[in-house]
Amino acid sequence: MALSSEAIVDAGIRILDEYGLADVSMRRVADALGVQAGALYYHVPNKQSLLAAVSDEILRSVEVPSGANVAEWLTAWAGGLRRALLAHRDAAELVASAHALGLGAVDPCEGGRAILEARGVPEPDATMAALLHFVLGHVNEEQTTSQMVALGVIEESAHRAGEDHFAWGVTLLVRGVQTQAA
Amino acid sequence: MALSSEAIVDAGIRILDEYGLADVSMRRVADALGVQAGALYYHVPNKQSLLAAVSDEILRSVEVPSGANVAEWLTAWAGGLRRALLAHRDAAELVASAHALGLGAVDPCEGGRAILEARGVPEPDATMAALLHFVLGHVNEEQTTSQMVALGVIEESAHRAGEDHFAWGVTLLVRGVQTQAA
DNA sequence: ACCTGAACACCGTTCAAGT
DNA sequence: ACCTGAACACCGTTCAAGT
Repeated sequence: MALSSEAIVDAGIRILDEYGLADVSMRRVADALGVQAGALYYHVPNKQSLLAAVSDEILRSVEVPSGANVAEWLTAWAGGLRRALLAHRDAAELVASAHALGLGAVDPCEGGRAILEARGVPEPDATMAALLHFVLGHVNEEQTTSQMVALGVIEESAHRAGEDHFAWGVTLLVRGVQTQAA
Repeated sequence: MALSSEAIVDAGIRILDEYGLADVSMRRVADALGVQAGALYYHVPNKQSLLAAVSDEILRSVEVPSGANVAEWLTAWAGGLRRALLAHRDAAELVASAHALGLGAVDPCEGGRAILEARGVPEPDATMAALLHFVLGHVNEEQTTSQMVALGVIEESAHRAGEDHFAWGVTLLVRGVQTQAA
């Protein structure tokens, strides 16, 4: 079977899930495909773009909510994004850095911006960006602390607060969207 | 002059400011101090704790607002944190990862939690965490795009939207804090 | 106590050479 | 067209040996 960028991205996701982001190296991916590291550069320009492709793959798995009102839609979107990120080890860190660097073809805020604009909500761009930053930052912390718990470095009590804190942050932002300016 | 953990952290900050987080390696820090890389391990346990110490140093430079009401205090705090981060290259990424990993002795949310609790605002912990995640995520994006602008990869227009988007995100969260639950 | 020198096990990336 | 082999310039960390 010949090498392809799809196969390379798939191997990257497998290594990400099993060993974490730090172990997704060009050499490890090449090993998993039974090939020399240099061979990857025939199908992928560099490591950054490989990671961006993995990030895109994860973002494609986010379910688009079929929302009634804006508040419910945003809440469902944030929850769906969180679930998609929690499905892959270190996904929040990976997606956050790929997004900050402007790499990645998939824009997770696209649908949300359109809905906010259609309902006449002000600043759809900045609003979705704020929600995205909160979700990525929160899930990143969730994923690193859950790894600490797995390693026995931290107690599990700190871990359980994660879901409640997430819901509260989403509530604050959604309330802000619903509230008129003073 | 003998080596010390303070001198090592200072050298780390200088390299961070001049060359960015990717160039803060144990070997580069050692070079800047005219010493072998292995010598650092006599004063610092590993690279992670060195980066955490640099993160702490940056967080210590955040000015504590002398706020009137809660909304003004939170807005001033977010702005002050942003300014402190913008003062050092890649600071948001550095502080975010140090914070997510639970390293670092300085807790940037400490003062805010106390104030929220004193005013009877619910969920001070989750509220400050939400604000912190937004600020770190936003400034991280600001700093990476400003580097893209410096490299000529991106146009400057995208950069100028940063400050407005930041103010809007803070507004949403502060409105959420002020609004009663439904 | 504090630092050097050298090693170990890795990196990302490039590129002539093979098929 | 696609991949190997080998190299280049790096990493973090350890540790005997020196002073």
